Amino acid sequence: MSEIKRTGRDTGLPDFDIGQFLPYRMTLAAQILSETLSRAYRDRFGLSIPEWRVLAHLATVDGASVRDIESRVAMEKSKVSRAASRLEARGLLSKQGNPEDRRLVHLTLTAEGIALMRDLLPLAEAFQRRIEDHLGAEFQAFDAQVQAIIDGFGAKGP
Amino acid sequence: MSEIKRTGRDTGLPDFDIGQFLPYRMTLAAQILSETLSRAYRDRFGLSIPEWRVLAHLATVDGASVRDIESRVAMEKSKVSRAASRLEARGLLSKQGNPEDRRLVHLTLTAEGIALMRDLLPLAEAFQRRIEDHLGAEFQAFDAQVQAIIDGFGAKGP
DNA sequence: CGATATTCGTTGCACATGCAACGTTTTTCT
DNA sequence: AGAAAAACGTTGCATGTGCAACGAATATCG
Repeated sequence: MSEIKRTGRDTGLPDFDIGQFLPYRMTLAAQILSETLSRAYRDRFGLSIPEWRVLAHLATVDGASVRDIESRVAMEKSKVSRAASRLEARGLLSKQGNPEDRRLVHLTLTAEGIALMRDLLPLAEAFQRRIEDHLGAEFQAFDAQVQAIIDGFGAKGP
Repeated sequence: MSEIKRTGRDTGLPDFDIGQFLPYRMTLAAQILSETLSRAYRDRFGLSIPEWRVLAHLATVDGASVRDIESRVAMEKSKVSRAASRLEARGLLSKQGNPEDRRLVHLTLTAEGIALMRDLLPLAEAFQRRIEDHLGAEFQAFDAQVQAIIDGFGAKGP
């Protein structure tokens, strides 16, 4: 379907089609999924993706430090910090000092934050099911391959 | 392996693990691949990802407009425009007005740009093979699933 | 116990990004 | 043909981002 029109002059370069290049394809697929979701988050809840990720993690493990979230959801600590500040300003979470280790900031969902997530999470779960349905029986295998990429290239290779 | 510690208070929210959420996992996998490559591009050639994409497309179809590239490599036209300007400043491509339609800008690799791509493309191809080897026999199926996501969610669904 | 190193979270800064607006050129419509 | 609409590429502006530096707090070591 996506044939390559080789219209230009001949450069003598090896054949290369970025549309068949896996890193590009993965980025594109991820971007398509994220943008679909992102639009919903923004339109209905006024949330950015970093904000959503922070809330999502707190929904699972309520009570976490910035560092916890940084390692869990693959975001730089400065990104987490700023997202948390915006969420605090909106009253969705609260920051408290941790008395046992006063370097840590303890993040907790407020009642309002919990209420928002009660509306938001079903949406996310529905989207996950929609993808699973779309991919059909091979979904499990696909997911395993995604994991293989994460495991295989996350740590530095030789 | 990645069990979820449910340490915090109970919020009554549905169970949700962002680590199992496919949009997040796809983004993470794509990010890992891109960052590995991106580091190589930057360290050895001083290229950003947008710049690399523009060059990659021109390596395939030498001679293209900004709009062509925008639709081919999934980048906004402003992003393409700025990347092209930087590449022109470095002498890797040249911009010429198109005499047939003077709204268009005709982008072409310079000799220097071609030489750079002659060094760069084998690196990209090697990386692609490395991923294919890593994923093994199921790679074809995996790639088809990636395509299914691109096709299925790219156009707006109901 | 005291000095040094490390961890945590925030912030300043330079830079990349998306979006809208713009001037120019071409296409479409009456 | 002439007017209105659309397409193309660039740029201004507000905002998001990564990185390094920082102050505060804790851990480690002699």
